[in-house]
Amino acid sequence: MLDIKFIRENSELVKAGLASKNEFNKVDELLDIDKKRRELITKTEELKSRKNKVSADIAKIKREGGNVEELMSESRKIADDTKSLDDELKELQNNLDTILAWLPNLPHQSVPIGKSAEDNVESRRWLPDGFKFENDFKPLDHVELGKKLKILDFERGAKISGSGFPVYVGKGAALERALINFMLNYHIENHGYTEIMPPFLVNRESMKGTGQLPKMAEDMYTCEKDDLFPIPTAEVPITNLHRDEVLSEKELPIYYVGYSACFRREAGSYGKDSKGFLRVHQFNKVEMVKFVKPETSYDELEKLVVNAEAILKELKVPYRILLLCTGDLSFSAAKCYDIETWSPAENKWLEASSCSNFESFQARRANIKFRNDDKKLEFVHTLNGSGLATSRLMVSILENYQTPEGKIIVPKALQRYTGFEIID
RNA sequence: GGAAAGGUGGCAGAGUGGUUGAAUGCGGCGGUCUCGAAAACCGUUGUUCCGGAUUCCGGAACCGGGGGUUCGAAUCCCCCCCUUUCCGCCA
Repeated sequence: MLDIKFIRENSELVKAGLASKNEFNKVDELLDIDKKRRELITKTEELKSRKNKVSADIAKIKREGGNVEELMSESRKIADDTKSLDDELKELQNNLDTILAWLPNLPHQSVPIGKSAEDNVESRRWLPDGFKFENDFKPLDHVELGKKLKILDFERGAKISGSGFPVYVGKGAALERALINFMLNYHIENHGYTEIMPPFLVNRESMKGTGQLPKMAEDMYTCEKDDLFPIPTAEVPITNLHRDEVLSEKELPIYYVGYSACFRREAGSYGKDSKGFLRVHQFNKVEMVKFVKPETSYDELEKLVVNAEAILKELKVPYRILLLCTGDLSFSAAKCYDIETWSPAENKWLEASSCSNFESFQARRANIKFRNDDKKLEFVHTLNGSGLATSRLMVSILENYQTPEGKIIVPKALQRYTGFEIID
């Protein structure tokens, strides 16, 4: 959520920011409502102030045994007048809140202006020693490998749940489990994160807190009877851990890492890149979440990306880092880096991580504050990044580590977790 | 699913219609004492919004949420939500 005061005082800046995010501009309507709202507040509060005085007088005069009839009827009249104004005010407030809830975050100045993913800027790439984009043999894709080695079963997944619900079998399951454990341990041991194992269902407030609701309602699964939502990312429960809390300055920054299954409806995206793991309704992800002081959040973002990269370097998976342009930035993010890993069979880069700074956008929605040096309450900045999502990463691992015979060498970093070195 | 209890300030915990934004304790902050610290003592200490002023002043609202009664509600009534405990069921 953006601060209404900030919008009021920087309306041109806000308009420009929203436009760069391809966002329909409701700023003028918002400011108009805000103006009416404030006028009405002034009006009703004057009435209420008078009423409070009258009530106090009534109490006093009554104690002294005087007549209060006249005052009581005045108070009654004020109460009547206030009622309709209060209703009007409530409606304005609701309209204001609704617009604010739908308004995305503004891009940071350092974010390149652009319309779509094509305008994203590659900031760096890393390739393992001896890596070549051209293979000496024709690589099998991950679906073919999964089938041949009997480690992935997309067909039976479709039978028991629907398309986009992969089943991991045997060494495939073990590899998946190894990958999750490796990533968690790596962040805990080397990057100072505290592990969180969160609930996979959250309530409506949590979904609003991180910005999934109201805008992305179509993208998520729902449990209507209980008004709960299967999480699309562990970002939701972990960030909401501190919803409605005042954190002490001493405990910042807070670093959490957690594994969760992630559930996404992916409504409307059928047909495009939907083969195998490329687009699924359920996948596994290790997520890093940070709560930090505002002045440090952009340094923390860079560190977050480095933390995610470290995993890929350990796994020796080729990747590149993109700085997303304004038009490709998600609803809540002020700045975001995507990490893409290389798929030799698809012959393209696949998004395996997204690392974002939300500044105070989520903190304002979720009401997460800390007391600053001046003893004043201030919203924290929140960040999160995948560290990483296993599904797309698994594509890159399987395809990059395949032998000409169609076997898979287990990456060295994972071998102590799998207990085997080869899948054949 | 059944039954009971309860939701009050950073925390603990009083408060059943009229200076109660709320006793008391803890914590926090400032001070006295001290070489320093602890202890002790004194003082201070909520949030949000509106209006005006560059440390502030005035006003409004807030005791789980929403309605209602009343001149006046933390306090009375109704609805909802949540938590805890017990029973049942169950991995």
